[in-house]
Amino acid sequence: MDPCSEQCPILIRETLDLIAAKWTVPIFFALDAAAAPLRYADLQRRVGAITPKELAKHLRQLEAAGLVSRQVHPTVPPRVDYALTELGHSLHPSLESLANWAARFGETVASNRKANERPPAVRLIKPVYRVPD
Amino acid sequence: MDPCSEQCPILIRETLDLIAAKWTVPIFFALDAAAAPLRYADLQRRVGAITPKELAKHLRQLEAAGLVSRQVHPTVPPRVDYALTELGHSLHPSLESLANWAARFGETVASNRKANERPPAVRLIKPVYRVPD
DNA sequence: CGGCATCCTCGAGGATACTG
DNA sequence: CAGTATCCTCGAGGATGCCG
Repeated sequence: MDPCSEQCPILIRETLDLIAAKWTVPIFFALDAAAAPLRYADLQRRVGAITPKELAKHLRQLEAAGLVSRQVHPTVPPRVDYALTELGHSLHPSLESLANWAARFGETVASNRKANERPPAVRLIKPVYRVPD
Repeated sequence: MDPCSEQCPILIRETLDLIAAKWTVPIFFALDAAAAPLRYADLQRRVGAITPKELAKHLRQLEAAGLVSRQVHPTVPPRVDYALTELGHSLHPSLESLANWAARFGETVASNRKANERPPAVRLIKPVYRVPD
């Protein structure tokens, strides 16, 4: 019943540390949307404003976790292909669920937070928040 | 189709920043499992090794986002009740999905990462990883 | 009881430059 | 092309102590 019993919290933490890293979700959806494996530079272009260092770092972590595969072609010039593994793909439903929640309520959350910015020392009034739909 | 088009990534980021904060998930499931609102100290006891400062900080953020309600009873001694709002409850399916993924594959990920610790300077061999089931 | 104020550490992540 | 190497900033989060 309770999904958070025993040592389970540690596993959730580990999972969140993976997917909440700044560039994990963009990388994931870039690889997921692609039909074939993506080359490093290709991936960088699709992910956006990521630096080479951060892209490499994130890919190493995802690779170590087994979510992403890395295939090196010993050619000149070098070529490295990245793709989601089966384990990586298995994250799709969960991430999609989160993405859908964000699409539905993200704006609401953002405006709530904006409305409750910087409690000016003392909180005399209850914070306002609204629930859409 | 693509859950990550346009400005959507920003909303996902915002959502992840909320739920990936160190104590958000424990707090969420503590409140979710409780039938009635929980008092501050009660919550602290159920969440575990959290310090008062961090508990308060997380609760302020969740409250500002509209996921958690905070009701102050002007009594002596003071009493403050916390509960999930409707918006907070709407996160349940997504978090449950993540928790289930963690329960299924968390061990695998953990052992994968352990097996690929500290690449000793140069990577000559492909990292090992296994997929269960 | 339910916090807030302070001090501190530590690592994620950005900027920039260089390389096999 | 596909990365490493270095330097730096900044804020999350822990420890401790005090307060209305």
